[in-house]
Order: sequence, then structure tokens, then C-alpha cells
Amino acid sequence: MSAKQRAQAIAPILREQFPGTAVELCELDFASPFQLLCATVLSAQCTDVRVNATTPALFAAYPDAPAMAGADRSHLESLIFATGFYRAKANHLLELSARLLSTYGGEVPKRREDLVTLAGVGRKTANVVRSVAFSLPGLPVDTHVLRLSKRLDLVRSDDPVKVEHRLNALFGEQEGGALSLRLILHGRRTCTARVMACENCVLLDWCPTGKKRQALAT
DNA sequence: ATCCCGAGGG
DNA sequence: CCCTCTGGAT
Repeated sequence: MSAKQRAQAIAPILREQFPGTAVELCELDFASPFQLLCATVLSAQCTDVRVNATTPALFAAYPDAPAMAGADRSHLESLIFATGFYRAKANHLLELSARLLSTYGGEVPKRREDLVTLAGVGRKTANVVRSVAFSLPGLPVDTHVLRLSKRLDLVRSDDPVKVEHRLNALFGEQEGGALSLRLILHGRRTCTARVMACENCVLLDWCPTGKKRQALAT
């Protein structure tokens, strides 16, 4: 059983569990690419629920790049305080908005090379924005995607960039965003970092780690 | 204690 | 490559 074969078996099962496109599967609330970009920057080491509790007041005050670029730093910090890393994140939002104005006409760029030049935006965030806001290829590799890909033995590497390329090759570039979100959702509900709930996992038949574990238990 | 859809700096 | 940034939930 090759990784490619496992990937082809896994894809439709995950699609059935978590139907929809990347936009529909994304749990962050946003009304524009700019707002998704900001919400994703805020989501670093923070739950989506908390980000969604934070962003309504934030976007009411600073809905777009021009408004955010002119935000009062202390006010901005107080608005995003609960998301953690609030000083660094406030700096990121300020700098990123200023750069959008100075270099990209106030719009969020679509190319990954441009996105990653923005403060607080790394490869993972760039891929979220591309796939969710623009329906472009982009496969965000976060801790969940990395963990599940390894447990499913789709990849061996720990390098997120290599993992991204590998998953794109296995599942197809256009599936990237939705695939990532589905792995994340499955990783949060069933295959968590500490507890693998293999007994009610829909992927068990295709999971080398789960089957090995099952064999040991019997 | 450990985790939450990380990124930047040394 | 490792450290730091940070609060809240479990």
C-alpha cells in the first residue's frame, strides 16, 4: 500500500466528513481578504473561537488597511489583547497595513512571494489567505497537518515546506486549502496531539499508526 | 502542565 | 536551530 494509494482512499472520506470548499470550511469570520489576513495573523497560538470573539470590535474600529494603518497602538493592543502575543501582533497589523498602502494600493496581494513580505505573515498564513480568500492553490501546513500526515504515513519529513509539496503531489494542488482544513478539523476532533481516538476514526483502515496501535491492543 | 490553524530574531 | 512573544481553556 503506497502513500499515493492511501491518499486517494483518504481524500473522499475526509471530503464526506467535512464537505465544502476552503472558504466554507474556514472557521474564521471575515468580510474581506484584508480581514481574513488580520484574523489569520491573530490566530497564531490562539483558538479560532477566541479570534472570532475579538475581531468584531476590531473590524468595527478598523475595517480596512487605511483605517488599520492609522490605528492608535494602545487602542489596537487593547482590542486584540485576549488573542495573546498582543504587542507583537499589534505591530504586525500596523506594519502590514502600512505596507499594503505603500506597496499594494491598499489591497491584499495574491502572490505568495508578496504575501510573505508582510509583517506577521509566514508561509502558512500566506497559504490560508490564498486558498480561503482567493480560491488559489495554497496548502497551509500547521501542527495538525504535520502530525496527521505523519501518522497517516503520507510524509516522513518534519519540514513544513517539504510536507506542503508532498501533500500537493499526493492530493493535487487545487485541493490544498480544503484538504488542510479537513486534516485540521479531524486533528482537533479525533486525532489530537495527545489522544488518538482510533476507535471512532473514519480513517483507521488507511492509517498505519492506528492499525499498529490496534494490533498491539488486541 | 499543555495546547491553541506561527512568525521573527539571534 | 532555538528562543521569545502572550493570554485563556482544559
